[in-house]
Amino acid sequence: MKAIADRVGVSIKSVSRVLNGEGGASPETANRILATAEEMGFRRNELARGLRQGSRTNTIGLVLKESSTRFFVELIRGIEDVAERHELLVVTATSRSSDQEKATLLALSSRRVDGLLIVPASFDQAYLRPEQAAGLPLVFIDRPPAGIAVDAVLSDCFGGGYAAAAHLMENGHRRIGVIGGFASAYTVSERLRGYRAAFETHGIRVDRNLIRLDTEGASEAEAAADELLDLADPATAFFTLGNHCTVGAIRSLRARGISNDRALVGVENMELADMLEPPLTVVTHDISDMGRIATERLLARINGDDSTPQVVILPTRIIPRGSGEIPSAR
Amino acid sequence: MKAIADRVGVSIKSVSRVLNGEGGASPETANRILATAEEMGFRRNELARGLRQGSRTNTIGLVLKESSTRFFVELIRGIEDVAERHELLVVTATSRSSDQEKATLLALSSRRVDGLLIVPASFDQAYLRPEQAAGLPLVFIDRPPAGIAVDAVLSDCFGGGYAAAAHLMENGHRRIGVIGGFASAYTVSERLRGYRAAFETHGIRVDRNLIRLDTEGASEAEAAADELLDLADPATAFFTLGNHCTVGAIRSLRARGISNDRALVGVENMELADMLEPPLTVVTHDISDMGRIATERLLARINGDDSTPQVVILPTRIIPRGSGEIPSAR
DNA sequence: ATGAAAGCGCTAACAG
DNA sequence: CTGTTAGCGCTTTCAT
Repeated sequence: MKAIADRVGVSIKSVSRVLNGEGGASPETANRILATAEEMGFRRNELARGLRQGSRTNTIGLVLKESSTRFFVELIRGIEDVAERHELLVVTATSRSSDQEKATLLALSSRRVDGLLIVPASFDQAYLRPEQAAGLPLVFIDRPPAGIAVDAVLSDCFGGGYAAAAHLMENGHRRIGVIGGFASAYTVSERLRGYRAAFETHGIRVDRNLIRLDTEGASEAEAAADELLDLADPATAFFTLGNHCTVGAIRSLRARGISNDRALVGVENMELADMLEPPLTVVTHDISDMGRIATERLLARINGDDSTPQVVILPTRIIPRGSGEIPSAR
Repeated sequence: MKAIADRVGVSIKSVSRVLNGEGGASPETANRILATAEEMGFRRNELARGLRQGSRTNTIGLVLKESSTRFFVELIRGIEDVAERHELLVVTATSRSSDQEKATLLALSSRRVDGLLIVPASFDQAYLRPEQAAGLPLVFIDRPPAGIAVDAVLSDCFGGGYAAAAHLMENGHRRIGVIGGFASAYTVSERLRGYRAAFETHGIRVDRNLIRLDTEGASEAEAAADELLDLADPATAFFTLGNHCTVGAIRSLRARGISNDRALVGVENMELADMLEPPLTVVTHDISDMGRIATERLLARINGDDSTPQVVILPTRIIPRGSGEIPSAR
């Protein structure tokens, strides 16, 4: 701005005024300033501006673990829907591990984003207390916070697990194998809880031999599926609690040529899921909505809402496409 | 820092020194400062720091259009690989339109990222000249810059198009339908050029009735595939230039029950592509590598490299999985 | 309608 | 080993 002021021959304050559209400048001066700014390719230094304005940056951060691609894209879509209307920049930073998640969050906090949306991968976010104490608004997405009380927007994984199991039971299944990832993850444990609840409701005992958790990667999941199919009293259906589990189960069924003889319900939509043979039945929810709602919550906080933190739980639904409607052979 | 200095009873400069590990402080003072900082949950204000240090933020920006999910995730992986080693924060901002792309880029520029990685969707980036003139390093990914001379890391779409067509010809195909998106997109036009070159090499005339571009969305692509199958002299194979085109082609073939009678080669990997029936053959390249190389280029620029802008072109390769190896019936 | 001065939180440069 | 001063580029406040 200094440079522009010098060139035009006015004070730096006049430049600031014009460039911010504050008014109170003669049209003539204003035009000269605007023209010169344009010509010089001026970009206001938002660092300085933010600093002066109490470290407000008109930027919100999104932190999540690089993983489910579909989730990623749909979530961002929802967030941008809202942020765009409020002229906020959304910056996304990914993490790969819990340690990195922490580092990434602190990096964004240091850069003074106005608020943070977090899809946590770590199991304790107590380290965020200072940010919270400093008044940085935080909203968790998809998984609840631990070690700290903040807003969260989740999906009804319990209900999803219940619905998936009940759906399979309706098609005659009693031996429903479960393949999941990290057992202590919220989404996994809740879905499993829902699965168990469905069995209870139907007066069927859960056979814990049918539950295989902590699989990492598709090949481990495939091995788990193989085991479940090789039991003396084998699984007639699968409920897979993560994309890599779904892929593993499909591979296992494929290899045996029994894709059309065993039922399969996955979670979350995947690209091409409806192009499989049989098309994949999933239990899912509207991820973009989750992003929108979380962002609106965050904006409310940024604008001073200091009510008690709340948890919003969004409904899940089954999308029957074929694989989940295969009846039990027995 | 002021608050810490007051609490500990030292000067603000000592705090700065300790917190930055500059050395030159008694262990005793240092410890007290560190302890107090910890206790107060201090986070250095990177806005102020950046401002003082000539607007250096240790942050690089990535701007791309929300679209291909797989691309998204793999690219970020490569970028983070490099950025992490250099302790840079990578912030990703997505855009939906050319206008928004511009706004997003300028928003990041104003926030003084140290460099920008760009997967451009717009067709002219001349508006970035001021950033370039101001010394902001820019590296384009996947598509070449227009209206500005900067580094770019691309994939060999021409070679990919050539390879796809040649591969199909090896399996006896002469009637190879092409379904593509926006015809003026670099990736589309280059792949098409490669396709034409393959025909020329093989001494076959290209039938322009077999080329359907500018499809938007899977249903338009499906309609295009239908048309190609309904020609008097119909297509015996498809080469699809984008994910939505691939999906459209698959749907069309499915609906007619001829998935195993017509060959199909897509571009870029998709989740579950190997689980389809038949598994999808694609021509692709290492997207993470593209991210890594681009980021290294950007870092070199950030560190002062001012050589002539260069374009790096990465090789593509065919991944034969089945759908592309179906022979021509004729 | 315009400008001067102060200061946001930090670090560079220089003293002691 | 520690402190003082100045200033990054902008906005706020108060004058004019």
